[in-house]
This record gives sequence, structure tokens and C-alpha cells, in this order.
Amino acid sequence: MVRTPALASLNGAATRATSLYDQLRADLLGGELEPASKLAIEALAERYATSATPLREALNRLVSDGLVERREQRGFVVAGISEQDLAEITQARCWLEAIALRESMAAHSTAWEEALVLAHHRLARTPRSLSDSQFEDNPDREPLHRAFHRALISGCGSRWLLSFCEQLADQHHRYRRLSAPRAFAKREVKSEHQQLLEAALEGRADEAVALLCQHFERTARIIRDDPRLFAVG
Amino acid sequence: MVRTPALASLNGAATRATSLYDQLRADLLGGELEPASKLAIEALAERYATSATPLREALNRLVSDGLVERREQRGFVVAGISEQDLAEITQARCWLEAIALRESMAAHSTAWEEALVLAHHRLARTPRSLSDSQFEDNPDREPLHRAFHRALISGCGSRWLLSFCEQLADQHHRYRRLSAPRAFAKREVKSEHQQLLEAALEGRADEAVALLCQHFERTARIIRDDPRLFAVG
DNA sequence: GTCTGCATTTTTATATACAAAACAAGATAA
DNA sequence: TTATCTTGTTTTGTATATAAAAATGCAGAC
Repeated sequence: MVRTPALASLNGAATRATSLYDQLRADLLGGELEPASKLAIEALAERYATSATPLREALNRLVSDGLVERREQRGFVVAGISEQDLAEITQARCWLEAIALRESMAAHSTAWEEALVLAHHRLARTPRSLSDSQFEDNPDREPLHRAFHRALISGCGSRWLLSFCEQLADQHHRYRRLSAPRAFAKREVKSEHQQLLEAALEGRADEAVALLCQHFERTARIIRDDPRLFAVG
Repeated sequence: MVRTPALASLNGAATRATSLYDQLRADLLGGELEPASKLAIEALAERYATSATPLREALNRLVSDGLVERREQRGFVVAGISEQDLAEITQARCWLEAIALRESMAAHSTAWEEALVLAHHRLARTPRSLSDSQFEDNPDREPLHRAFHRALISGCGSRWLLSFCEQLADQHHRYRRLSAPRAFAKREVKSEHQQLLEAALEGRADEAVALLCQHFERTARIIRDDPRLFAVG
């Protein structure tokens, strides 16, 4: 039997630069690394128990994801946040996912439909909060939420479009995590997803797109109104 | 007077990694580096008279531009080409630039209009060939062509969308350069741009978008039909 | 008190040396 | 022959040392 070379990366035994990239990315999206804060090489090298070379490599990759900014000759900084930036991300996400969703629906393969139903089922049965009485973030949920949205557009047939959407979803995700998760508790997200699913499966494209964009815009509005973000300095 | 810190990068006196990135990018887009060929670190370090560290940094940046592929533990390779890939790029470019053009037209600022007219004028007065009798590529033209297309969509108000378009334009550019430039000689590109300009300025959005997409698709078709590319191995 | 210029410290960016993984070629066994 | 193992070579990826640039702090001038 031939040994699969991809095994290494699945094990997390990929190159150090790659696993650093993954860790940093998770920490950036999770809000562990504060926006606009300095990413000093030496400090990071210590924190992640590695040396400068793979670290710089990882940081360079993150720059193109828009999660880190490079300042020529003065190192790296966590990407800043602003109301305007959030608005642009939301807008772009609506534009791109609208196309992708329409295309997915037009293609309407059985595989797409089945994957979508499955992704929705998994999402629907996973509560947002671990506890009923108070909000306690369920870590399983976010990946499932992501997967549902990916499933919606995955049939669009364009790797480029999908990767752009993925990038914007990352950006959105970061803002969401920076904002208070409690603020979301009231929202009827469940029915939003349910309606979206039904419209998508039943071929009501205009409606599905409208629901999707509303979903993004509503989320963005809640984030924007979080008093902790965008505090006037 | 304060010394501007950005001066360095304008001089080309930026970091070595950055200027390497620029050089490599130009060589990739210009077709100097053949698709799917190996980018051996040592060989490149010699060719560009530098050392491994900044080279790897530059290559990592190019991976996210889709111009280079990273093979974990086995180095870097120039991104491959395929008919399908070209089709996907063209498709995505039509989708994205259509939105960007519509938005630019809807915004319709005077600055946008003026920049567009200027960009078109510069393009129109610059011949494709240096010689009348035979085709001899005019190196001034490509940047002006690029600038015209950028001007069309620059008013869309979304940095994200613009950067995605830029990326796709790079990809298209690479395919165009890989294909025989002579094949374009016949085409009435001038009137294509002229019509596009007029439709854009006069607010005929549907027409402008249709012209733009036709423009992309026509170019893609010519590239696709170049017998030298996509030779069945 | 504030600004300016210089010397020191810190940090970034690059070169080089080294370790580890992939590759290639030849030898051995089925 | 075909497949597998072994060994040597090449190449990738990482650590570390060094050079270059930016930030810092302090003295002196206004």
C-alpha cells in the first residue's frame, strides 16, 4: 500500500509554518489577538514556541487573508477594525454570495441538495448555548454554521468565487467574535436558516438571496451596535 | 520637514522580500517562468541574487495571489494552467466586474467620470504594435489597458471587490501573455473599448455590462484556441 | 517647556548553517 | 520482471547569528 503524503498535514505534522498559520489564524478569528495590536516577532516566537523564520512565513500568509497588516520595515500588526470596514465586508459578502447561491441553485445537483439538507440538520440540532438558563457559547456550533453557509454556495462551480466568499466569511467571523456573543441570544436565527433552506431547495432564488443578504445585514447591524466595538477614542 | 517613510518603497528600496515579490510577480505574469515548473529555492536565489529567507517570503505571498502553488515539504511550483481554470477565471471576472461596474455607474462621481475619460484617451492613443507592417508588442500598452479597466470599476466603493477583481485580472493577464500576442492583431479592440466607454458614461448599465463581459469572453476564447496552450500531453 | 540632534537600545529583515524530509539509484527478494 | 528495501544525495524547512533600520531616551538649544 502506498503511503499517502497528505497524511502529514492531517496529523498536524505539516511544516511548522503551516501549523503556525493555522494557530495564528484561529487566534485572530477568535479575537485572542486584539485588533491593531503589534505582532512582535520575538514575543510571538516565544508564545508559540518557535523561531522567527516560520513565524514570518505564517504572518506573510495571513496578510493576504486580510487578518494581518504588514508595515514595511516595521513589522506586523493585527488588522484593525472599523465600522466602515465592517460595512464593506458585509456589502461584498452580499454581492458575492448572492451570485454563488444563484449559481448553486441553478446547477441544483443532487449532491448539493443532500449536503445542504445534512448541513442544516446538523446546525439545527446544535444549540447556540450549552446552558438553557444563561448564555454559554457552544464551541461546536460555529463550524456547523460555517458549513451550512458553505453548503448553500458550494455548488456554484467556481473555486475563485468560493475562495473569495470564504475570505469574507472569515472577516465576518472575526467581527462577530469580537462583539459580545450574548447580544445574539434574542434572535430567531433558527427560523432564518430554516426559511433559507426551504427557499433554496424549492428554487425560489430571489427569495433565498434576499433572505441570505438580510441574514448578513442583520448580523452586521448587531455587531455595529455593540457599544464595546468602535469606541470613539 | 518630515521625512516620508513610504519613500523607501517608492524607490524600490523597500525590503528585499518585497522587491523580490514584485520581480517574481512580473516574471510570472510575463510568462518568463513557465507554468507548472519547479521553483527551486537555490536556483532562484542565484537568479535573483539573494538568499533563501526573503525568497521564501515572496513565494508565500505569491501563493495567495494564485500565481504559485505550495507543495508541503516539497517546495513551490509555478501555478499550472488549464482550459477549465481559464474558463473559471473568466466566469468569475464577468460576475465580479459586472457588479463593480454597475456600482461605479450608480455612484457616478465626477472624479470617476474624469479618470475614466482620461484612462480611455491614453489607451486609445497608444498603438498595440510599435510597427505598422508587422506586430511588435508595445510594452506601454498593457499598463494602460489595465488602468482603463480599473478606472471603469474604481468607483464601486468596495476595496474588497476591487482587490478580488485585481487578482482575477492578474490571472487573465498571465494567460494572455502565455498565448501568442499576434492572434490579437485582427480584433477591433479599439471600438470595443470606445463603445464600453460611451455606454458607461451615458448610464446604459445593462449594455455596458454586456459589452464588458463579451470583451472578457472574446479574449478568453482567443486564448483558449491558441494551439500552443493546453496541448494534450 | 518644547523642540531638535545625537547616541543607545530595540526590533526588523537577511544571510548562513543545520536538521529533516523527499528523491534517486542500485541491490535484494519474491 | 516487479516490488521492496537500503543507502546516498539533493532539497526543503528551521534555527540562529548578523546587519540594517526604526524607536527610544537624553542632552543641549531656543
